[in-house]
Amino acid sequence: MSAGPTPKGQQRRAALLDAAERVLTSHGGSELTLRAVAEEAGVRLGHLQYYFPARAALLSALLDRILTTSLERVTGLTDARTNDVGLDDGLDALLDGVLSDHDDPRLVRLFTEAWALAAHDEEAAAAVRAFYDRYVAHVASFVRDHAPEVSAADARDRAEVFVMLMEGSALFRSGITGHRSPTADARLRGAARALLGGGAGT
Amino acid sequence: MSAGPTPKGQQRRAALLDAAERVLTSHGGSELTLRAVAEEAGVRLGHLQYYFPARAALLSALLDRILTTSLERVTGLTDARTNDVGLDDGLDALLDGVLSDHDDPRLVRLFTEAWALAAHDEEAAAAVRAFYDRYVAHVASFVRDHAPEVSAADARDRAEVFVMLMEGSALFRSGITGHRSPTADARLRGAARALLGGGAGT
DNA sequence: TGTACATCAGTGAACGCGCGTTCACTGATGTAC
DNA sequence: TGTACATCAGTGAACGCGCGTTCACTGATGTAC
Repeated sequence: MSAGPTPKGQQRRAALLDAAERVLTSHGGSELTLRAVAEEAGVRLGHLQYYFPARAALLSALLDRILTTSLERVTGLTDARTNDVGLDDGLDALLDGVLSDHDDPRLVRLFTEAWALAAHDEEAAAAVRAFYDRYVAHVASFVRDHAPEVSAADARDRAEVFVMLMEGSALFRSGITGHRSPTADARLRGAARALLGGGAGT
Repeated sequence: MSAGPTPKGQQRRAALLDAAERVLTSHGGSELTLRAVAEEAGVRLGHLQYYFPARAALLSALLDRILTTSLERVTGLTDARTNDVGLDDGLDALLDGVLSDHDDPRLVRLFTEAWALAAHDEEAAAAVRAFYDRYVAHVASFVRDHAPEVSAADARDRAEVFVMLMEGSALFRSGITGHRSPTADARLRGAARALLGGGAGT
């Protein structure tokens, strides 16, 4: 493995991925060149290649880190408050967390790039699908923790539509397709509550 | 203007955009090269440049055509049935139309590329925002045509959240973030009906 | 504690390639008189 | 109807550039004895 086991190596590697992330969010995937990343990180091109022997390795590591970080965030939002707060409070906390994450256009930009990449790179596509699979599963668990009477299949469907709604809203919040609006936020939250919080009604 | 007024010129131009669209959907934005488009269209590189003097002109024309076509589709779905069917039937037709469009992964791919492009190209960003502005406005008109008691502002909020839900669902239907599921479809339709069809309840 | 050596970290120059763009050119089509 | 000419449509070769990759190299750090 090129990363090596040393702490310094791990740290450098993370710093290079930080630089790549900054280049990606500020200039887009087509301008994510090894030279740009090296310059952003303050190292020479040859050194970047010491950690990531090929551009594909850098891209793959970057995507993995983005998805892992986001999944940990979701896990924290759905699991941490289980059983010690009511459904309404838990749902509000989940919505607050997801929506405030999506207020950062850089994060949303990372996801639009990931979607575009996944559309024509099978390895990236598998990673992205695995991420959403787990994302939906976590939200479904959250639903069943608070409403055990909902079937597993139904909880998953509700969770999936909830995630659809969140990803669509991210596009608007980030300014790509629209802009933030407090009154639309209220509608969004109402729809999310109806999906996750309501009884078994279709 | 490089397109010229002749019918043949218009036809050629459209054929070149068709080729560019095929390259974009099958290989992604980073591989949308002038040489690839020329080969796909069966013309020489120099000839492609006769119609689109720069790559940016091709990209811009392609994005315009994609958004214009999609908006016409939305217009057809929201306007055509106004006043001659009830709300439920009209809503069903709208949902059927949007969801069946999103069953074509190529169309969704065009949009993920457009979102990614908009994130770091101001001209593209303006075109994309204008598209969603009109998309939301059309859906809001649809709501008010069938439920005049809903205020303009509220109709717009409802429409915006509806569009969020549709764009999020497109990601799942296209296979990028998930897959189609009839039971999740039922939930999705239920949520859409609650948004557009229900009374004034928050 | 000191020396030898392997591995890790980082440099610098060069490569072949595909890219967008430029430009001079030829043939086809329309238009004026 | 015929001729001259401008414009439209399409070709082909060449350009400079930035790209990812390769590779030989040097210095720093750890490890064995």
